[in-house]
Amino acid sequence: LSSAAIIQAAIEILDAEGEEGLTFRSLAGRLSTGAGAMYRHVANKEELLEAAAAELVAGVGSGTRSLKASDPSSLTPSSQTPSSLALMLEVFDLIDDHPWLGSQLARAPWQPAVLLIFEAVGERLTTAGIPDHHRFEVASALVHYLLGAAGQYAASSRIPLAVDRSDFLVSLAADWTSRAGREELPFIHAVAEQLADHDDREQFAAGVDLILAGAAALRRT
Amino acid sequence: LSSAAIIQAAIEILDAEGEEGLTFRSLAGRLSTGAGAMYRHVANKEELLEAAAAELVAGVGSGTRSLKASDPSSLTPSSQTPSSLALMLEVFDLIDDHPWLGSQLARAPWQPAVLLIFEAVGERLTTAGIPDHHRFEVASALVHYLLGAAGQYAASSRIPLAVDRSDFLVSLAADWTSRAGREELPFIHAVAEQLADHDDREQFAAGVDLILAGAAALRRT
DNA sequence: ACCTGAACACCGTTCAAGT
DNA sequence: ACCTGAACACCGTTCAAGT
Repeated sequence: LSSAAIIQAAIEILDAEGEEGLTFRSLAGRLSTGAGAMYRHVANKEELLEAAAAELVAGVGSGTRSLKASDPSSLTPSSQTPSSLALMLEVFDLIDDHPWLGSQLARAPWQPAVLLIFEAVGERLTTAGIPDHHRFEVASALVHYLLGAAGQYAASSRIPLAVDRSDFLVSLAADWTSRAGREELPFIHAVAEQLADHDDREQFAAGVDLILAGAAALRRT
Repeated sequence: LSSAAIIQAAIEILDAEGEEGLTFRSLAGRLSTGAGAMYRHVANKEELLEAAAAELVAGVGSGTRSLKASDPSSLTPSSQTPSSLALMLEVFDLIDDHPWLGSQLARAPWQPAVLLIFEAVGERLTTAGIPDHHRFEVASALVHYLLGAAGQYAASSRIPLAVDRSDFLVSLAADWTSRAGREELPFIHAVAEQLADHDDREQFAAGVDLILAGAAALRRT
């Protein structure tokens, strides 16, 4: 029984059963030990979750993580450091694989996992030629955007798998329609179709592009 | 005892004691009733929190809410609808006044409060001349950014008031320094000073400007 | 019909008792 | 020194019993 073994078991439970599946009792069961035994190695549940998140995030941006085949950035050889966009997508995919990570990152700003992401993003900006005095603000914007999107997508993934995702969104849109007429929620009505059709990952990438385009505009001033 | 009275009492407890102060027992105490009485009027705690959030967000963007004196957008007469930036700052200030709102908004993407914000942001973009086919993507980016920043600032506000905020950040930065040398976290070291000095609200506004500048760049293509 | 509050099925965390 | 697991102090939620 060690700190590393506990964190590993926690990640397995979180991946298999989600956030609510992880309790000190379920953890004790998996490790065939007593419920209180873990407190010798981790201070409390918050620290355990932070450590689990940091464990997953540790490899990000170092080129050791394999990229999805669909990733447009896979043109970048893995021996090179990825661009800011590729890095952001790497974290996005990580959250897609481990939805609980999205909630966890959004929960506490100063946890190690968030700092690691902030560092990795900031370094890409240095390479990308963003001037020194704007790097902090651009990195903050990118990380805040990432955490916001992550929290939303993580929550969306809690939609029961039985219901079709686009069905869900369409019926949600229909719900709004009945709750409020077109006069009350004109914008949502106008984009309801896009809401049902859109691809989360593409939309995420589009948002990153927006921020990077804004940063490029900054550079010209 | 009514649904509205319960939501009102919940907001008061949340404002006074924070998220962990709100329990069905504390709520029952304030309303001088039994712990189970509320279940006639609200389905469960999740719904109660969503309703409390929606209640606060309801007035946003309608010009009924007073702007902070320090708000640069206060040049806009309150009889006019505020710009996208002014609207975003309005929500930011709301979260600043009710930190629990930040966590709550970040928690569930399809809750009424988030939809209201999405609608309000989207409408401002229509006025701002963002072309139809980009409005959805820009609104999503702005809302995701807002929710990410909101979650972070809300969590930051949980830092005990006894410790000075900039002291906290400096000591945090010092902590990183000792945990990892300059070679390991070069970017964080480079911006540590800005981290301690920066104003949350200004940084938030800068991020919004970045996204809007990106949107303006989009418009030109 | 609505409220009451004890009871149920959980939590995270602690700590005497064991090895 | 480390593990065990009952016990403690909570939760959200339910439901028989009251009015």
